[in-house]
Amino acid sequence: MAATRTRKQALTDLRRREILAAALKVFGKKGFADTSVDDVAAAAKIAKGTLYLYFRSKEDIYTTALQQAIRELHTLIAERLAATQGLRQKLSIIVSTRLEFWMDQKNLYRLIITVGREQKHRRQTHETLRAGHDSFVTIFEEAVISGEVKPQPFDALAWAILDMIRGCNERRLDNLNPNSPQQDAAYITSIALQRLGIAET
Amino acid sequence: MAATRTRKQALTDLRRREILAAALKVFGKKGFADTSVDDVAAAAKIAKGTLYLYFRSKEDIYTTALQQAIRELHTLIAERLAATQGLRQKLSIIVSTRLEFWMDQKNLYRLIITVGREQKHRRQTHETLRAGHDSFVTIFEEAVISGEVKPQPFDALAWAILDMIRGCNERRLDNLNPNSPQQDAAYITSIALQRLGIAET
Amino acid sequence: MAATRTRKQALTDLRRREILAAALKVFGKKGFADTSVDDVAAAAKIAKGTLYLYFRSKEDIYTTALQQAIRELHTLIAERLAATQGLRQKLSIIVSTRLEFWMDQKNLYRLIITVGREQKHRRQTHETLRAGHDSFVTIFEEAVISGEVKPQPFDALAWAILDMIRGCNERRLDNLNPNSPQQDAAYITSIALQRLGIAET
Amino acid sequence: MAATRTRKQALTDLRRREILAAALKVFGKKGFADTSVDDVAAAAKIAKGTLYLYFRSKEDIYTTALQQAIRELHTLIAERLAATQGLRQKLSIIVSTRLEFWMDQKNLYRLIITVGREQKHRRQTHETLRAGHDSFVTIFEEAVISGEVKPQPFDALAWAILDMIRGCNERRLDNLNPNSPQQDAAYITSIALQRLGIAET
DNA sequence: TATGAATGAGTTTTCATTCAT
DNA sequence: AATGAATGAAAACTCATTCAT
Repeated sequence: MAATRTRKQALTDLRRREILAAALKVFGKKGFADTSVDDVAAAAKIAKGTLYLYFRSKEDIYTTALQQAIRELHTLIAERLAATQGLRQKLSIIVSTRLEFWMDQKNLYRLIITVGREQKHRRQTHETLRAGHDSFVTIFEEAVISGEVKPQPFDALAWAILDMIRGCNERRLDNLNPNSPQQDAAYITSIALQRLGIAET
Repeated sequence: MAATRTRKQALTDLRRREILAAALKVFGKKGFADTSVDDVAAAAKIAKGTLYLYFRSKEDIYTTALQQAIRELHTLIAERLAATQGLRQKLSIIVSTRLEFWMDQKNLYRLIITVGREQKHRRQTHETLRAGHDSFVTIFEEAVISGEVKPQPFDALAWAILDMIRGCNERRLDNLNPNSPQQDAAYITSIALQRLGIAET
Repeated sequence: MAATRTRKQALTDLRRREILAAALKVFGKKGFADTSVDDVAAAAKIAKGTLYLYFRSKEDIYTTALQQAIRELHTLIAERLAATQGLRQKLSIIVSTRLEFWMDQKNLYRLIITVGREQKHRRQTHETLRAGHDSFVTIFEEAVISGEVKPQPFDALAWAILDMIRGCNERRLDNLNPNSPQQDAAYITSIALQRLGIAET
Repeated sequence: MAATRTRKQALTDLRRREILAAALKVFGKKGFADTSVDDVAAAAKIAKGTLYLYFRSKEDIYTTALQQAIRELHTLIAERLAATQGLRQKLSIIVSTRLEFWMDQKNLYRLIITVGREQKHRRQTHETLRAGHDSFVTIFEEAVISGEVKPQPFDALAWAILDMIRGCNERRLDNLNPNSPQQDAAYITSIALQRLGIAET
């Protein structure tokens, strides 16, 4: 019985994933508001009604995609961070992961920077941003404890790093950014380290 | 005759300004997409039809507000820059103006960061960003000529400054930024100067 | 006092005529429904409000133009008929007048064949048509009395003549009719006389 | 699969027909311009949105009805003409078909004589008229070949016949025509034959 | 008398969601 | 589970008419 449950669940998850992928493709192309549920269904090659078996609403598609991606991103960062020592390396990994990750999720990223900024998603967006900010502050504070950097306010720097990452990501979306994620990461990390008073190698 | 012309024009301009102000208020509150033309008219305390005497479409309200604001911003920067000498001061003025300006235009700023990022406004947004970017590169290159800084690539830094300014502005919108525009300006300028290899005073 | 009255009246009439002329021009070009009151006012070079000083409504412009034209047509026919003797000549005059008249009133004619056929103008249109029909029957009956034609039913022929006149007029509107009104008149009259059993000269 | 296709198609066609019928009823009653899409939907007892599943626009309803009817009329005439010999009979059949047909399509006919005469439908209307005209000229020319009538210009007569048919049809719409289509046909045919120089039987 | 800014009811059309099959 | 026809609320926009100046 439990097995059946699980198998069914798995199937449902698969279907949701397929629909999500198709939805993000069209949302990315035309924007959330300008994409109809018909468009999404057509892209996913299912009937409109079927879509509602897997998602409560058009908005739900967005929300789900966002949460899923954020979770994946955090997992990815955590994994890569696991075997890492030292501020320099940790910082480099977080920054580059945050740059590389979205390169494979351009459509979703496009969604986030539009829909995510609407008033009704304020709270959700804030939480996400705050989490990103905190992760930087955390590794800075760990570096203080380990004696790598002097105690100092980290708030502004953490936000600045996020801002620069975001800028690079957005410009890459529209082909305004000729650099690779790795190059961007190197630049941003370098600024951060300089600010923290750590000489570059 | 010319006077009449002018008076009428002035009245129309005033009306447009009033409507714009009201529109931005509601757009800011509920977002562009979620605000109906009825809402705007109600906020401006005029009939829906009247609105269309002053703006061609809902979109036109956004476009007009944006262009007007950008023009004002550029004028303001130009004015303040007129009597300024030296990279340090110039940089400081541009950054702080770009921070202060939007503090008084929060509603419009909110619009820009949502509507402006939609696919259909890509081009317009790019031009605006590019102009901002170029203004920074220009003062850097002037500083090279005057011998204040060594020749170096300025592209990445210019974008980084814009990114940080934007981040501060957006956070201020949602009360996530406790600093004053002046404090933000000081921080961003300081990072930039450090990067350019100029010791702080 | 009476003089003033009259002078004022005359002025008003002149104004109405001017507006009517302008209105018919635009109505003819775009059709009644697709022409806005703004268009009419612009064509008449007056303000929209002024128009309502001379006409109760957009519809009133149409109605007035129609009635005026019909009155003129009837007057014209009556005048030309006054000095005429004999069925052949009378018929010829009515037919050709009804063909020539509208050639100078193409715009109004265009209006009549669209607006006039709408359900709400049914009655008015019927009366006009009936009057036209009756005028033919009358001269036929006079011809019976004068012994020019044998007694017979005239109803169908009267309608047929009107139908043919209308057809020629409408086709001329759209340049589908290469003939002159006189040629058309000759043809129609000839058919009618043949039908009445009168050999052509 | 093909069967399913066909069944679905058939259902859609049925629905379209139902809506068309309802639409023509209200259009006929109030006129095209004065009928709202709401009215049509109400008459068809469907939701407004449903209407747009079957027709692209309000105008599309008119266009579709018109084209369908014209096609039916031509088919009908062609069928009846198939087993017919001789000018007299052919003429009689075309005329009476053109009279009888619209008696069952009064509402559509009402539409055509208003909407069809608007400037924007000029071309479409002309083509239809021209086709009618040509069909008469064709049978006249066939009659020349068979020796039934002498060579002569047929243009004016063809138009005249169409004009008379139209007049009878329109008058019947408004109960101004007490005759039956057959009586009208007899009269019109008789005039035509007389004009062509063929003695009546 | 003349103006034209203001009105708001009315229009067509769209589209997220439901539900009978 | 899957479908897609049907829904109807809501949207943007128009325009004949009014009325304060």
